[in-house]
Amino acid sequence: MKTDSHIENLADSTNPVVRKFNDYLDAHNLRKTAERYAILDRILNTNGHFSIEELQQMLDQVSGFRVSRSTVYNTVELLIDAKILRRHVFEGMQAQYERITLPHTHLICTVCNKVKEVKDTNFAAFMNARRFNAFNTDHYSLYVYGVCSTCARKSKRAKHGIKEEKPKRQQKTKD
Amino acid sequence: MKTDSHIENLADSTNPVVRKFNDYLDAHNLRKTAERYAILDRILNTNGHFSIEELQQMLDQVSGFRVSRSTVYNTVELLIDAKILRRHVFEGMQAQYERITLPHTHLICTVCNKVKEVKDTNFAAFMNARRFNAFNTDHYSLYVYGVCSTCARKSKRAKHGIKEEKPKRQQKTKD
DNA sequence: TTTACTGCAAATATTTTGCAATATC
DNA sequence: GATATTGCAAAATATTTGCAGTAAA
Repeated sequence: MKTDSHIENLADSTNPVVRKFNDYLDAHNLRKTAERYAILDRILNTNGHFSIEELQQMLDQVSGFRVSRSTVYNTVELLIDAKILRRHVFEGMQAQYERITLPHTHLICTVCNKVKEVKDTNFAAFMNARRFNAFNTDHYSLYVYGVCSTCARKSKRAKHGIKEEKPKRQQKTKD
Repeated sequence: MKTDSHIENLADSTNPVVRKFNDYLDAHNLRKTAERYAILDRILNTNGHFSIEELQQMLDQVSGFRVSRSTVYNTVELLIDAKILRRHVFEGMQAQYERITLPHTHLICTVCNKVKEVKDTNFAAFMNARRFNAFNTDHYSLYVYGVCSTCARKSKRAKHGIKEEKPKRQQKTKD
């Protein structure tokens, strides 16, 4: 194991999410590697959504911990299985990951591709009460597509002469 | 144009969806090709979800109309833009397409990967009334993940000795 | 006749896998 | 010491693109 006191401390953390991951690893006879905790640590310190690409970059540049792509994929898979992470695939974008927190609705701007989370108590209450016939619900995702206010404003301006292009698929950002 | 009376008739159809596509093509100065109508025709005669792969196979085997992969992708893109088709990416599966009809909820079984659509009047009413601050909603998707009754039954049996494997990613079905 | 479309093959992008070296338990 | 994990490179999968020939308008 690469020696990194910060990471080593993490594995002993009282942070409930870290405990959850510990338990998950124990229960599945998986090993507590520095890479896995470095990845969890980064995720715990990140708000909102990120792609695999971005996660690896953040690890490298923010955490200063270089992890191979395969390991990022591998660990993300574990975190999903451990119900710590969730994977979302929004229209026109590559897969996005986010930490599982309180249920929330995703607003996805189809112009700029920005994703915003909104708390939605009414919807959560609605879903809590909702039962589907012969189906045992585990979790759910509500994706709402539309145009955010920023893009609406820009498009209004565009009508007066300034053009704006809709981004195509996300570009690869390789080192 | 390949001569195919069925397809040619389609372009003149009174079917509102075909009209919609006609209008879309006209409005964007796009051409009315046999391939495009063959694809639309197949979609109109298919219920539920399908992947690009499956669409191409159905075209080949059911419609008897061979279309290149690029053209399938291209046309599907147009149909999405024309608001005739919708693309869904459910957890653990390749992209699925379906014709836009009435809003419905998707129940996705995380064991067998089967997707079921359910009408949900209450939810539709809820969403119709729902406004998000500074966001202009175009459409939305609700994905509910869980275990379907068939898989629940199988898993109960498994506890008594019969094992069942969760399918990994969808296998490519190349000719 | 002009220009959009198709099919092919090659290029990209994304994710998975085999394997040797290494670290965890 | 036994074996799970890592990183790398290669393979598999999924999607896009360039281009020459073809067809729609």
